Amino acid sequence: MSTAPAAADPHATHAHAQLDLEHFLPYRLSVVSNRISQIIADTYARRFGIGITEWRMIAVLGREPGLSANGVAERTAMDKVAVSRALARLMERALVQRDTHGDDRRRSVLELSEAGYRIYDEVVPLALARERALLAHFSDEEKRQLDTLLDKLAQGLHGLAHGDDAA
Amino acid sequence: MSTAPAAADPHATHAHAQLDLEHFLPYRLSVVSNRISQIIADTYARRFGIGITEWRMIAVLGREPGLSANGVAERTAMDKVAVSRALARLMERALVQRDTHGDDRRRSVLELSEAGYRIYDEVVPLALARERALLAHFSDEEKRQLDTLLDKLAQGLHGLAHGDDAA
DNA sequence: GGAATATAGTTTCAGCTGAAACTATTTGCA
DNA sequence: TGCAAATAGTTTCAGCTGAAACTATATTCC
Repeated sequence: MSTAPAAADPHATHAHAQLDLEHFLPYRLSVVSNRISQIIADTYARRFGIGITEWRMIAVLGREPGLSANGVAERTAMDKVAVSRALARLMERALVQRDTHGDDRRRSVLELSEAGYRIYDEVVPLALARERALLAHFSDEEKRQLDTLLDKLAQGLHGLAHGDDAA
Repeated sequence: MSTAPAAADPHATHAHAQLDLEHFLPYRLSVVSNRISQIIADTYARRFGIGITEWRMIAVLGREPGLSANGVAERTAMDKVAVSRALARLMERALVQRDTHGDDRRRSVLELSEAGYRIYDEVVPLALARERALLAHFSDEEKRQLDTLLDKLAQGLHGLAHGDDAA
C-alpha cells in the first residue's frame, strides 16, 4: 500500500470497521479474472465473432465430440440456458452439428462442423499463446504454486457456500 | 488430469489442436472467482438487499468518505455507469448522502449516512470472516504466495492487452 | 399398460450491463 | 471576454443473463 492517502474523515479512522478493497481477496480475484476474460473475449469477438460462451463450447466440443448439451454445461461451468443459447448461435452459423441420441431422443449429440473445427484449430493456439503470455514472467515454481493455490481455493468453496450465519 | 476419459472421436486425438478447459488458467480463474463472487453476493443480497456494486461502493466510501463518483469508480474497478446506478440505488435507500463540491459543481461529494455506516459496520466483519474462511486451509506461506502471484498476474495484464496479432 | 415423476432442452420474462449519446459545468486559450 | 475542448455524471438503447415456466421424452412404480 504505497500510495494510500490516509482517509481524512474521523469516521474512517475511528469507530468504524476497516476493510481495504485492494487487499480483499475476493475483490482482487474478481478484478484480475474479469480483466483477463475481457481481453480474451475482445480478441475472440473481433477475430471470430464469438463470445466467451461460444468459445467455451467450441473448446469442449473440439476435445470431446458427441457431448450432449448437458455434458457441455457440466464441463464449462455454464448453466443450461447459456449452453442452449450458445448452441443456437453456433448452429445458426453452422459451426456445430446437432443430432439426436438414438437411445434417448431428448438428448442431443453435438459435434463441431468442418467450419467449427477450422475455428477451433485457429483459436486453440491463440488461447494457449495468451496463457503463455500471461505467465511469461512466472518461474516454473510459481506456475506450480498458482496451480496448487487455485485448486485449493476451488476445494474450499464447497464448504463455504452455506456458512451463512457463522459470522 | 486423473479422470479424463479419452475422447472417442478421431478428430479429438489426431489432426486437431488440443486444449483442456479445466487446465486453462483464464477459465479456472474465472470459475473460481465467479463462484466466490456469487456466494458473497447471495449473502449480501439476502441480508442487506444490496448487490456487489453497492457493496463495493459502501466499502470504499466507508474508508474514504468524501470521494466523488469518479473516485469511487477508480477505486472499485467499476465503470462510471455502474457507479452512477449504484449511487442512485443507495441514495434512494438513504444509505449515501450526496453533496456538491464547492469549487467544482460537476463533482459530487459522497458520504455514507448513519444508516449506511450501520450496514458498513455489519458487512465489513462479515466480509473479512468470509475471506478468512476462504483461506482457512492456507498456511501463512501459501497466503503470501497467493498474494504475490495475484499481484504478478495483475502486472502482466498491462502488456497483454494489445498483443493481438502476435499469435 | 398407464399415471406420476424425472430429465433434456427451450422459451419467456424481468432485471442487469456497457457503449454511446447527452447535459451541465469547468478549463484552456485566442 | 467568449468559444472550443475537456470533464463529471446521467440517460438511452440494445444485448446479455438467470430463474421460472414450459415442451417433449424417458423412467418408475402400481
